[in-house]
Amino acid sequence: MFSQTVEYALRAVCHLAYMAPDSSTTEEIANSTKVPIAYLSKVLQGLVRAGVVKSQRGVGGGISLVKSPEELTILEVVNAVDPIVRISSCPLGLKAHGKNLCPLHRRVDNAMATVEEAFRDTTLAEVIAEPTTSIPLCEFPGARPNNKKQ
Amino acid sequence: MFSQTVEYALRAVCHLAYMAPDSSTTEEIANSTKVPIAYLSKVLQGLVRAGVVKSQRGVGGGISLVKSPEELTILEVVNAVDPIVRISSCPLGLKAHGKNLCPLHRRVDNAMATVEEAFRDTTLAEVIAEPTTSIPLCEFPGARPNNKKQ
DNA sequence: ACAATTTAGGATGTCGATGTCCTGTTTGTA
DNA sequence: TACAAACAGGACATCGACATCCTAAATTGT
Repeated sequence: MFSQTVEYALRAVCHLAYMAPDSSTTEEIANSTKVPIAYLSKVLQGLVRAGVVKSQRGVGGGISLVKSPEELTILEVVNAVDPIVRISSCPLGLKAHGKNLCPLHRRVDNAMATVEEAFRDTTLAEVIAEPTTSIPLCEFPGARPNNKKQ
Repeated sequence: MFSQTVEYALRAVCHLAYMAPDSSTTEEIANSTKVPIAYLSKVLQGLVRAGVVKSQRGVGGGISLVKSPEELTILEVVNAVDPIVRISSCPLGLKAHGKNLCPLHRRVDNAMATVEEAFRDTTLAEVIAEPTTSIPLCEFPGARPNNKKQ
C-alpha cells in the first residue's frame, strides 16, 4: 500500500530524528536502517529537494533534518517522496460528476483522508519518544540507532 | 496509494452490483467503467480465481457476482486483486523486535488497519444504494450504468 | 595546492504493473 | 453440425519503481 521508497524515507528520517540536530552520513543511515546505500542516496536527494532534510558535502558533512523532530510530521516525509494523492474529481472523467465523487470514490478517498490525517498528526518526536520495548531501528532496548560516535 | 488494478476491479464489481444477479459481458463492463477491455479481461480473470465473480462462456454468458451485493465487501474485492498487506513483523528483520512493532511501523500499520476496517465495513449494496447526485459509473442521475438491454 | 571525505547526478539493469493482441476453448443456437 | 458469442490464457510491448555503479563537484583539513 505504501511504496518501498516511503518506507526507506521514514526509516532515514527516523534515524536523523534520533541524531538531531547532528548530521549523519548516508553510509551511517544506510547501516542503521538496513537500506541499500546507493538507493538511499537517491531517496535522500529527494528529501533534500523537498526541503525535509539538508545536506553538507565534504569532510564532516552529511544529512540532517531541516526542522526539529517536534515540528516534522510523517506526512511531510511521505509527501516528499511519494505524495498521497487525494481524489479530487471523478476518475472516469464524467462531466456530470464534476467535483462530486460517487459513493465508491468518496469511500476510497475517505480512506486516503484518514491515512493523511493520521500521518499529519504524528511528529517524528512522538515516534522516537514513545515508550516501547521496540526502539525504532534498534536491535537492543535502550540503544540509540547506530550510535558509533559516542 | 491504491493500484490501478484495484480501481478497475472496484469499478467492475460496482457495475456488476447494479446488474446483480444478472451477468454482463466483459465488453459491457468495459464500456460502462471506461476500463481498457483487454486489461479488464485480465482483472476479471483474477476476480474469478479469487471467487468474487463467476464467468460463463459462450452465447449469453458473461460475468456475474458470486455473492449478493449485500454480502460482498469492498475489502474482498481489493484483497482479491491487490491484497492489503499488514505489517506483522519488523520490516528490518530485527530479531529483538519480533512481533512487536516499533512506534514507526506501528503507526504505519495502524493506518493500513484503518483502511482495512473501513473497506471491510462497506458492502457493495451500500455503495450503489447511497443517495447522491453522482451515481457510480453513470453520466446522468437516475440512470443505471450502461443499461442497454432494457 | 593536495588529499580525503561526502553528496550530486548520470548511465544502466531488473522486475513487476499496466496494457495490447492473438489464439484456443467453451457454449448456446440455428 | 456449423457458426457465432464470449471467456481463458499465452506472448509481447511499455513504463515506472527499485537498485547499482561510476564519475563529478563540493568541502574540509593538512
